[in-house]
Amino acid sequence: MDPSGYEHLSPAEAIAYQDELRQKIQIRELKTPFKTIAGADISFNLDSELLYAGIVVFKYPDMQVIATSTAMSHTSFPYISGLLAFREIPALFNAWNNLYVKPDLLVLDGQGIAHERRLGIATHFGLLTNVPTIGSAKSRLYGRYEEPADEIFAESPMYDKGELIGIALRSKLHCKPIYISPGHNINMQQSVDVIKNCIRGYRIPEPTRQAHILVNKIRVKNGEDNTKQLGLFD
DNA sequence: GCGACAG
DNA sequence: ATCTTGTCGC
Repeated sequence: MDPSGYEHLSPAEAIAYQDELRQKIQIRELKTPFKTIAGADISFNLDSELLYAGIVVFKYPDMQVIATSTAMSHTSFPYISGLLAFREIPALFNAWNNLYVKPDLLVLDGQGIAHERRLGIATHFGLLTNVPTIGSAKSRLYGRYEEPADEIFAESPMYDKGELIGIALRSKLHCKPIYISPGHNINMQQSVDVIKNCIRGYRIPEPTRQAHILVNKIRVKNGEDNTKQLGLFD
């Protein structure tokens, strides 16, 4: 199904679609050595249905920016815990299609398989585009875990009924952990290793951190343009 | 019924 | 998610 049709789905239909997609998830070792990695994020104004999506591609593991892409997209699908993908993926997909150089690996702001139906936004996007993805979330959605030690890169497994679905990672001392889980076409260990290599002094790994900065920049810039177009302050 | 709840 | 001043801790 094309993401442009997501906004017309009901929550029940979205859940049914997740149950369908679930059968195709591949959590496995990423064998092809990757030379590029990208981060994707969304930004929006609270009172608007316009979403700003952005992707930043880096050389890996040098982490030098080699490409960026942005897109603006409309959605009427509300934020519902567990159904984030249906709200954000249409915009992200546009940004993805605008990208000249596709990365070997993509990090998304949200969960991978650390989700009640194993279909966090990273897993969903990986299945859609067939690109290996990793979920890096700032807070927990699903799974039980013990607080990781306050030591750099301390890890704590996240479980659901005995199944390992993610890792709580202390990416920065004295800060809350981040929640890593494979999205699609990569395994748990590789996901955590890659994210560790992308931590550069901040709690948030560079791919997602830079994507966040980018989308906020274009959102604010676009807001200024709208102000002029609407003829305010005349 | 109560608490939890990615962005 | 976004807005937004101050404040606590390393």
